[in-house]
Amino acid sequence: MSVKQKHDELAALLQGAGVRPTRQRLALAAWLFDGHDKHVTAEQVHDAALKMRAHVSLATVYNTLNNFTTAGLLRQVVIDGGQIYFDTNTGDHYHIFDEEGGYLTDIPAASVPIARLPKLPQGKSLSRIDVVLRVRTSS
Amino acid sequence: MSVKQKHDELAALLQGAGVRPTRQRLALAAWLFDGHDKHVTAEQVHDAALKMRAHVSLATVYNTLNNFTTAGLLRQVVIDGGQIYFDTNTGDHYHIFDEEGGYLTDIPAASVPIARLPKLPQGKSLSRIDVVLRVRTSS
DNA sequence: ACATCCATTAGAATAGTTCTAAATTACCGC
DNA sequence: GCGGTAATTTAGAACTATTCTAATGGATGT
Repeated sequence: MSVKQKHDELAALLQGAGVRPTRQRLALAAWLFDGHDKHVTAEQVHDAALKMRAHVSLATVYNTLNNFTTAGLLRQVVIDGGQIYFDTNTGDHYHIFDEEGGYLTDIPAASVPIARLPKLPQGKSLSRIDVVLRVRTSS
Repeated sequence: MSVKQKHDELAALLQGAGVRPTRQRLALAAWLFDGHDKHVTAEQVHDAALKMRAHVSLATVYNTLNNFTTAGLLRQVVIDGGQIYFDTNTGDHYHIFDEEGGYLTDIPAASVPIARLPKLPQGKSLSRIDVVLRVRTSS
């Protein structure tokens, strides 16, 4: 695919989500949505942008990640306080968290079948289920 | 139960967990382990200590909550970045999180039966499963 | 091209938590 | 009980991740 084609594709992706395709957003989107699912912090995205010589400020990285999240292009994952991970996989899935390495892996929701749910509080309905399998090196 | 009995009971609880029963730790433990399960932030514990006129600094509240957690008397729950919740229920259970109110409720692990787990990464074993049912007001 | 509105930016501000170093307190053996 | 030692507490500074502010720059529609 040509560089122009890729650019147009990303621009279409952003516009389809109701986000204006600016230079900075396109640069970050190009790296985020390169076909490989990622779990990244704002700092990591910023570093990646610097390596690409894309001149995007940290404030813009935060703005963009938050915009992408509200637009449904990313999902936030919080594991251990401290920092927020942004997940490029917005489909129905859960996570494995390596407590020693501090990194996340996706697992399909179907691999953790939940047979039944408890009654929810009066007037409330389910918005999402988060499942995290915390693992460590076997003893 | 007399005040002295309660004090001795708490001191035994802390010592049993390998934590020295200091005045500050006993004061916080008295409030934390009063028989009602709680999900509290450091700030809330500090406020409670002030209301009890217990003169415990915020730094000590953090130290104590972390000590209690490593000693197995408390469990950390992280939901939304920002702040850490400390859970006085260390048994096998999951959580319901009210996205609007920002508060947590316990649910027994058995109320969310998990039929099967995926294969874990080579050399890793399960340390814990976290399940959070996120709810909001029904539309 | 113009006007409008939205996005970007550096730097300050904020929130939650941890660190530092000095003073206090608990514990242990005598 | 008493003293020595090591652990604990504390105020305040420091730190980290994130958001805010207000000024500049850029995209979009006509």
